[in-house]
Amino acid sequence: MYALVDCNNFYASCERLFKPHLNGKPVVVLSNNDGCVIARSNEAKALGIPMGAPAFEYKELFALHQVNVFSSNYELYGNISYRVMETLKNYSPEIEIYSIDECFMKFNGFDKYFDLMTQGLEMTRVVKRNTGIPICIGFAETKALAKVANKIAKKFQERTKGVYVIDTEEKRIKALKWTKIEDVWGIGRQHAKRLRALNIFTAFQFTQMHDSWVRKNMTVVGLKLKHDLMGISSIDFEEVKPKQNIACTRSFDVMHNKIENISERLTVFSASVSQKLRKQNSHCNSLIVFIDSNYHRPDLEQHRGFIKIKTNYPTNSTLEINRIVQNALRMIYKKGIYYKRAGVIVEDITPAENYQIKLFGGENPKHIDLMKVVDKLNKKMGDKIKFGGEDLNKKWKMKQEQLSQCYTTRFSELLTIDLK
DNA sequence: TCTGGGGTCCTAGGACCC
DNA sequence: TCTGGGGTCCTAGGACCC
Repeated sequence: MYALVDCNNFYASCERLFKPHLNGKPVVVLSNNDGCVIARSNEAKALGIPMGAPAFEYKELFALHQVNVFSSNYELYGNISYRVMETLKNYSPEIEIYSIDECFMKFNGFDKYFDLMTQGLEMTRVVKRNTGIPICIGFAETKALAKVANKIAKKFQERTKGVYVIDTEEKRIKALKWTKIEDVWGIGRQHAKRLRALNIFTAFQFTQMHDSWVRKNMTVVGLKLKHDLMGISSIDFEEVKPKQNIACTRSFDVMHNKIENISERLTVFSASVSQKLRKQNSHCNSLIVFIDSNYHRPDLEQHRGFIKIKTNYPTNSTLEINRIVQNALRMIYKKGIYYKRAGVIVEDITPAENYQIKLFGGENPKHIDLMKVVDKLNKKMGDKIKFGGEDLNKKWKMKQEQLSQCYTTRFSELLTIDLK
């Protein structure tokens, strides 16, 4: 049996942890630059605030209903996530961390000796006690069915107490008939649209389709999903691998048309992806640079600059990567355009151990030592070392007007209690 | 004024080989 | 009139996830 454990309204729940007076009140968390809503408490959902809602459009509604608005605090969420996962590891050694707020677990053979419902309730209780985070759990024979079970646990929380087990054929069919096709894990907007056009409206109907149609129109991914929903386990745990590409992309708070401003941003992005490469002990062999105009402003001239470049040798040096990025920028930059977004993505990632000696020279060995020192200092002092192209005056600081404290990761931001 | 960011996997079709 | 056949590798783009 598989379990799918999912934290309820994770970011919103994290924000509530150290502000218990927010329990029962609407809470939303915004994306970078306080752009749009990316997490909502149940109360916020009930007010009709949709996922992805632009914050500025909902300002009045927020004020009217006294919605508690937060900027995203990934340092806090990352640490709380770690605590939740560590707690869960006590219940099964086989765990696949699927995202910041979700994991799959294997409970092979458990059902012979334990009642999974009891086990699930115990897990929700202890996670809540240890971390303060509410979770829901779905158990079933396959990963896709565990996802369905989890959705039921969440939807009928009062009845299920946050745990639902699909362990009979009858329950499986009932669950699949209840699940709308667009809510199935792995079926996105495009596939849902095509399926509905063929009068397929539920997960159950999907499992009744011909394999050949599914294979042809939804690739092997769709076929595996279908079998998984039928109870034939076809989607296994994914092993933990180093990242195959690493990105740093941002929207700007305001539009920029000067190349110097964009160049500065890209230097920062280069430093970020290079640092992440070094952290997983990898090199990249190609990289992508893009700059986009503002597509929300059709009245302005649009331009999407994009280029992919192969490096001369595998590298993770910020200096080398930024050199390539800056050259790339000059190739794709078009004068007179107002840019709103840019990014650097490194690809063709290879392990640093497998470094291939190139015929015509490779990384400047001085870079390797220099980067080691930079990483060490930044780790010790908190990202204080900057590169020459970065703006040291920090005038680019992200818009984060409602940022909460890093309660669990910084001594300077610990919760203080007034005992008077 | 204002609209997120970071990933994975699969496939068709082009380029190339003998 | 008439112009082979069988492969591999790579990549852009499309689908999906949170």
